[in-house]
Amino acid sequence: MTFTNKAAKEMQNRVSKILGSAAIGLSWLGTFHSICAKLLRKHASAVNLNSNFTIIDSDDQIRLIKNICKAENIDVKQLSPRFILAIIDRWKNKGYYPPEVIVNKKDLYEKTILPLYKIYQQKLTDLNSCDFGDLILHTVKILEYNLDVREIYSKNFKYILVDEYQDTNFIQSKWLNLLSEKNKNICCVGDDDQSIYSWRGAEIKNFLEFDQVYKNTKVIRLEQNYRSSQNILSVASNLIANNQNRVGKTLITTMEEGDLVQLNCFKNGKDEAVGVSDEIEKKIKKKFSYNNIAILVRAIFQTREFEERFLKIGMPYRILGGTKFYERAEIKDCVAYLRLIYQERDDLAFERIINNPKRSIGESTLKNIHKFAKENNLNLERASIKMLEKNLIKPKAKIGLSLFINSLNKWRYDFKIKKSTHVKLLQIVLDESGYSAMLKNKKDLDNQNRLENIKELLNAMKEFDNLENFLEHVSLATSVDQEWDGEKINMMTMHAAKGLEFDVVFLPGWEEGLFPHQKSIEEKGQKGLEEERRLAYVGITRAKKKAIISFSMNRFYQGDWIDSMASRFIDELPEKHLEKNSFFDEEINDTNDFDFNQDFEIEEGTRSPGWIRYQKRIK
DNA sequence: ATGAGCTAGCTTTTT
DNA sequence: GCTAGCTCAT
Repeated sequence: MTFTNKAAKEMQNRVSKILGSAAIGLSWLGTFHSICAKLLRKHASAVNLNSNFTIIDSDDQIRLIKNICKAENIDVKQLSPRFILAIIDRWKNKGYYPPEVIVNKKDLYEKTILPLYKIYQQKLTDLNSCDFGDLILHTVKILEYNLDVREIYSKNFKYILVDEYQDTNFIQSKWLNLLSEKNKNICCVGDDDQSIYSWRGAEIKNFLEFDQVYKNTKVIRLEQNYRSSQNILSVASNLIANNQNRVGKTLITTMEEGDLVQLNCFKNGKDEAVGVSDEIEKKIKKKFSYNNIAILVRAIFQTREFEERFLKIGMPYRILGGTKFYERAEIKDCVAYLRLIYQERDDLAFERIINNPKRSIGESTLKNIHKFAKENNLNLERASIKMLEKNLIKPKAKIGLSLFINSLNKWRYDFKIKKSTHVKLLQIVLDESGYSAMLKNKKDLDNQNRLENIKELLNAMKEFDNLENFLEHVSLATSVDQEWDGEKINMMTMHAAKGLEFDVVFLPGWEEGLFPHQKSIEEKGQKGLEEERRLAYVGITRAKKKAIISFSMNRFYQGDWIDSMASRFIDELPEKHLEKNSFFDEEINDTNDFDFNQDFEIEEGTRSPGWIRYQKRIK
């Protein structure tokens, strides 16, 4: 069991290599979500779902919640759908179906949201859909309530191995607990200093209290590091030592001392990007391949500055994360067509494409269909058919709607009776729906790109045996499992870099507010800060040979120039393992060492010495 | 029904 | 700087 698809793939490869041809049946090696999805499809009826249920993404979740809020007269400006979903997700991670939620009476939000959760869950069942949380929650409930099912799986899984155990949440650990019930052979690997997913419900106590839950546990401490040089390890260890809440460990490495960790100061974000690219161009690239270089950031938007710079000088790069391929509008449209053909109860897909391309079916028509569907307990497609029969659709919309419904039937015929492959099916759909024509008619660069993306999608689909497998992949795929071929510099968030390693790691943007992130501290105080520090620890320890940390005094953010000051984490780095450079003002000095000397309390309004110097200079 | 034009709010991290 | 969501003219 792993957390990310990337890690799962890596493990598949390694295990296959060891087992050789015996590596068949690795189907139970995967992420929590993919394995649960597999189990759930087998036993879907136990939670009132069809085995062809749709897995919806956060976009669909938000649309669904918005619809519910509208119906329930809840102002989404007062109570944002994201917030509602966050609370619902929290409940799901704790293993509560709506009736099991115990509302904190003092919490006004929870009191309002619980009824919404109930409706939301009912809607999902009606749509024959699951959200991410359901994949695990439903599976656990099935195992809990159906002893026979539980018996089968807990008997058959003789050994269970789990990676990154520190990031499991309650429901995941519960699941493992049920699965390991019979054989009690469970091996979990983790590092409390690398727990960075508390915002997703991860509970470090699963890791810390493992030996209390599972009797006769053997604890094996792994303190030998095979990855990083001594200097890198010292910097990381010193930093993480500032956390109060940790088990504590002394890492030793077999690697040599290596280069000092670099700490660079820049004037602004642009300079920082230039500085990083210069460093790569002048020094790094001679010794290391691009694939072994990574730029790890706190928030994905930070990659933009680097992207611009790298495009300008023609340096190859890849960005892992951000807008994922399957999240692009045109791709989601294609997938929505396929989803609806595959599963007629998928109202969210229906809504997305009913008027895309334009079929003169507007808001009011859609509203009527919704109303009719609700009154007669039908899905949107069935409701439309009934309304057409009863002549309840306005003339103009009627033409478009009949066309749409007829097309759907034809496509299902192509798929089910004529057995067109899923690739062929999408080609037919794009052609006959007028979607391709719509893009071809508007000849700008954007649409050109969209067509290219669709071509890429068609290509990607070929790798899957059937529509079912493809749709499952789409819902569970994430950014990190895209292409890794070619020689390119890697850019991603530190979260996404978990479990990966590179020879050279750049860690830009170490500024107060950005890293540690303001929101994190605002929302979770000291705990949030410690998690940010663990994130920094994860970032640094991705490096094998060189780590280069940097910050800038000024940054363009959300359309404004913001003055910034060095991150408090920078004060926590041990001087003797550092090499400090200022690229602050090239005219005055280029490589002179500068003194941070930040032994002062950081409070609101205080500025770093660098910032103060900067202010003096510009005066 | 549709599209242009405007404004408010926003980005932390992801299966 | 970007976009979802709103208003207004057609």
